[in-house]
Amino acid sequence: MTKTNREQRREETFLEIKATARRLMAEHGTAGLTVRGIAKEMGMTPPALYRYYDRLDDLITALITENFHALADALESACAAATPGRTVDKLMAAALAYRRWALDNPVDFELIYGTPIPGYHAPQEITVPASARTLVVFVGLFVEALENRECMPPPPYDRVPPELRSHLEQIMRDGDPTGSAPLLALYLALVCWPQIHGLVMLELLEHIGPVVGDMEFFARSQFENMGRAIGFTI
Amino acid sequence: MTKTNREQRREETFLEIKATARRLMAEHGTAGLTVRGIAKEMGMTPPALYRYYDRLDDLITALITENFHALADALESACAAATPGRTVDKLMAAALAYRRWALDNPVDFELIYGTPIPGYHAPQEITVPASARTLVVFVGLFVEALENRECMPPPPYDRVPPELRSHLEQIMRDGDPTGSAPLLALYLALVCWPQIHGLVMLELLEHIGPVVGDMEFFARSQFENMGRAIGFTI
DNA sequence: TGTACATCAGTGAACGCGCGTTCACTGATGTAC
DNA sequence: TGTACATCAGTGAACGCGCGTTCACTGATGTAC
Repeated sequence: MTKTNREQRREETFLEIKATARRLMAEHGTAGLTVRGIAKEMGMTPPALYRYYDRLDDLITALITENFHALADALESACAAATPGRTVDKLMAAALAYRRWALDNPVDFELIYGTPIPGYHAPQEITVPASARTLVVFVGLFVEALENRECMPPPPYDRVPPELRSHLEQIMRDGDPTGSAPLLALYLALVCWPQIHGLVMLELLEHIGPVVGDMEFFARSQFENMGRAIGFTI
Repeated sequence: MTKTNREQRREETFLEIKATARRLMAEHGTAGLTVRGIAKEMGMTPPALYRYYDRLDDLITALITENFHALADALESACAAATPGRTVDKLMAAALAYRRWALDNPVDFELIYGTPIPGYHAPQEITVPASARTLVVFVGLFVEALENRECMPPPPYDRVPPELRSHLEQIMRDGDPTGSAPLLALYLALVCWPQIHGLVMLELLEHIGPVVGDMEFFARSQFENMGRAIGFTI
């Protein structure tokens, strides 16, 4: 079942549209994401794009899901590159990769974690699973660390607060039918993620960098403190 | 020096413009902030607004600075309402007030801490001092807590990392010529703020709430854990 | 107190702009016999 | 292999829209004598 030229060119055009959209957004912010702008940049007329996406919103949705996946891929690659068996190194690598990806792809990060584009409404059934992958990476790390006894959480991180228990169990059941992963791993991921995210978000929008000075160092040390707090030996 | 009717009505119109802008933004997001929209809502013609603001950007700047002040005021009020002498209660109150203000005024919060409005560029000399007030509240709390020995930070929070020292000293000198506040207070504020901010930002944009379930409880317990980590007794 | 003048809030028309999207079409690519 | 037909990527013109901002103006409010 070999592809016709037409099919092949169609795929390439899909890629080119998305790449152009990204480039325009990188240059002009999310406001750069316009049908006419992309068409112009590609040397096409605007209506031509409607052969590929029925509405501008569909293109935005495609970009958002791709961004979520790209971020999660970056985290996974960073983990994979860390010393095997040293889960704490993987956690640090993942946290630093989260920051790195955001700083290297600021508009892509804003597109998924910033204020939504005016008028755009994400189709949750498409967007949410992609979004979840980030958290899943962290949960995976904690599952591994807890199993291997690399992470020995001191109170209050040694158990899931009863107030959250049933809801987290529900989430675990929905995401992973075997339910084998320890609930505590999910809880610890939920403890760490906002800390990483907050630092990155404040740095990205330039609210904290000017005060701190050396953000690279500060982020690294904060991530290490976070790791220690939940029971890693660093 | 009594005000003429004209002066009085002018002041009222300024207030009405900002209130209308806020209402439109609350309804339609930051995209609701348009000269024409505000004018229509106020029963005026668009050019009339140029008697009050030379450019739309000036109105945005006014709203942003007011929002920063409103948030800082909310934090200060919350602190003032806490038990005197219990600085840890003030810190918890401030953290919860940060969350509360964001949830109660989502668009106002997005305006100051979210992705900037496309095409708008903030005049830093106006925006930054207002922005700084939030951090200043937290610094003040830590100054008080350290002085009173209410906060006894364990390592690694017991001293400012040497890598940040000189820059933080500079910041302190610029902000407060007497330089009386301990540097550690600023450092601890910089440790706490991103943690609070990250949780609030993820909740506000609905990335974490659905997973956690009871965000109210989770936020409170995370803030307490944060307080304990840096040496408060809760 | 009354009048002439100055100030200035607000109007109405218009500017040029870029936006998403539609529609009937052309002409190249691919398919069936 | 050659021809008739079907598919479909892309065009060009147009739609209605809302935007920020300008300009010359009107008419009410305030001031000076």
